Amino acid sequence: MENLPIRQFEDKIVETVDKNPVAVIIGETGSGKSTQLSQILRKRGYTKSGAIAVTQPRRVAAVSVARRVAQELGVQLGEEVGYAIRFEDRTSEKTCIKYLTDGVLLRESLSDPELNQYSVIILDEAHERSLNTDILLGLMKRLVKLRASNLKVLITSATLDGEKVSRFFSNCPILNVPGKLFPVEILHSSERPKNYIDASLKAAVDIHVKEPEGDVLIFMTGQDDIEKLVMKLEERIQSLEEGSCMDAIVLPLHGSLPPELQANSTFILFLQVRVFSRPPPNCRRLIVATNIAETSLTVDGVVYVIDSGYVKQRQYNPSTGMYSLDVVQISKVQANQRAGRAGRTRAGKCYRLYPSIVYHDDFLDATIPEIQRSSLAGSVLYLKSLDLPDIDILSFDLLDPPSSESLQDALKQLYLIDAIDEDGSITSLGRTMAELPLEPSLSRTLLEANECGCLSQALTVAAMLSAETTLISGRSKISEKKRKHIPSNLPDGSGWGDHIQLLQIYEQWHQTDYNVDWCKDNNLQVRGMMFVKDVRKQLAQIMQKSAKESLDVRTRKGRRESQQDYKNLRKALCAGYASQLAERMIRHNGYRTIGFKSQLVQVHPSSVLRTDEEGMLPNYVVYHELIATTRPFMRNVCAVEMPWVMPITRKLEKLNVEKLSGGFSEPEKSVRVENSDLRKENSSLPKLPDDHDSKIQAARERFLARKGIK
DNA sequence: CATCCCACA
Repeated sequence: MENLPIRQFEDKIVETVDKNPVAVIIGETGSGKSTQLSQILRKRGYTKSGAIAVTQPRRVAAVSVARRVAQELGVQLGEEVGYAIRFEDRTSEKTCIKYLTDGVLLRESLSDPELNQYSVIILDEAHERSLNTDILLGLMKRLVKLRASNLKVLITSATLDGEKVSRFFSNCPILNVPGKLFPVEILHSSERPKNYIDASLKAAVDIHVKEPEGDVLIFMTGQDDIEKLVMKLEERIQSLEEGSCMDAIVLPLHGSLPPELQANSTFILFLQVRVFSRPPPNCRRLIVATNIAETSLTVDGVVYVIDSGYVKQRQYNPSTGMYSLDVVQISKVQANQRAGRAGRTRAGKCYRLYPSIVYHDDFLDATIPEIQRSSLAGSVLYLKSLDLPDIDILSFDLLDPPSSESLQDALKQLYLIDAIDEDGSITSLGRTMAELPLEPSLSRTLLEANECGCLSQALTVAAMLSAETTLISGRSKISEKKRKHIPSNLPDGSGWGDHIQLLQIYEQWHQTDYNVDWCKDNNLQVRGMMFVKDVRKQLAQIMQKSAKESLDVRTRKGRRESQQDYKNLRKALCAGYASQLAERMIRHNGYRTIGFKSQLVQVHPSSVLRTDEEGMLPNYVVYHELIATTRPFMRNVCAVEMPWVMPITRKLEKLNVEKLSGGFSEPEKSVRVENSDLRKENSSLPKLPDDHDSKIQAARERFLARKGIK
């Protein structure tokens, strides 16, 4: 550990920290900043007046770095050195170096806004610009003024534009610490390929045939492209002449692979190499990965990187409330991060499938931060609940402020679910909601469910939705076919929709005493279901804490839910999803969204929502998410009743965004949207005439009058 | 009838 580059800068670092409340430390991969900085400051006495907090964007990083530091200091993990991540707090009163995810630090500052237990706060990996890190940066700016005498803040990152952060913190000093990366030779293509899968294939085979040993890492945009390239690579390598080159194995690497296949890829390697009956040193790995290999996973032994220059990115459009998943060009920071993956073990090469002029002229300097690509309802509610007397929430000082459009969207959502009043002040309901680690819509659902007497069911639904992506097992081609042959035994939501189905699934699992094999039989990821169980327990505890009387949060066993239970639950969901409502077209099963700029949308084909005897879907639904793929879809849909919708539409009519944002929205003050070109307008959708809404409403009333309103 | 990049409380 003494030979890590950062150790030579020890005196300089300590001197800078002594003299300044904030400092930026730029340290490349291998500089040792994550493990050494905390130890250096501890040695120099900074833990006498409080603990040192080091935040990480990811759980695994927080755990592994803490483990490493405990080992280096020769102490038991959880004593002097510990970590805190969701569901797991391994710290004690003795802990003076604490690694935590930035989400956990945000939660801590909810109960102690001044974070008085810490003498030093280090925000690590700030260049990744996660939503939570950005909010922490804003909070730190305020905190260093408030606690000028007894708090030190360090912002550390790899390739971050240090000048920008320094300017944000009134020109604080920047220290550069060299990394331990080996040189990487960058090779650009002369032009952009027409087909980047084929170009990657050619580049990979060229390397394999011509270059000395060393693994190859290929960056693709998604699972589909990865599977295609893996197949083509295997074909080509099979056809290579025997003995003309070393053996190779091709490995896919993406998020929806079961974790046991991901984390321990050497294990698969071992199995496959045995099948090849060749000794490992003479075998090259070709790893075809998404951007998971950019930061989250490091693969040792990579010497060659092939970079397509693209990435799949999720963005939120605040005017329509719709998410889209787009393939976009990477930024310069990302391109360099990818190249750096070739220089971890020895000098490497990076093949960029684009000309250097594209890199210089077309690529953005840095990736658009998450805070400018997401819905901000949760973050705005969080900041409002902090009650910072000296801070106006809408001009809250952030490194890259979101657009005023995005802030107004957040306020509108919060108003519709009663988290803030018409002046934009947080309500007592809103305060309770902010305590829950959920999206505001689901927090609101829980509170309403508590009133409706269906809290237990709502807890289950909220927990299931929190784990949604990790629930279903990887969709391999084989299991896809199997699923069509064997009809699923899972419940169908009784026709009411996907939320009810999620409830029924969990209840069935509960009936089996949380049986692991039951999950496997039903193609549900065991880890995902265990996560749901943990989340549910945590939510129940928080609800119980904020309630005066004792709440019934138990999952009922051996008792089937009645239609009345479902009705209560649907009613609670309607209150929570007040800003995520849609109304069916009169003649067909398409919907239009209410509240946002009206969008024509459809129920996602994977939904279990059923039609009535006339083949029609419910008049009104709430949805968990709008996502534009091939078309705009509502995902996770639940039927609601018109009487529940009426108060919401009345509230929408009263809505005054100016008032909500406290006069913030004068046009000259609004922040320019830098990434507007990335947002897809749904120009393919027909334009609605101005009087469309009233026409629809009149027609609907006539229609319902004929049918007889229930 | 359609498939989603990566994280986090």
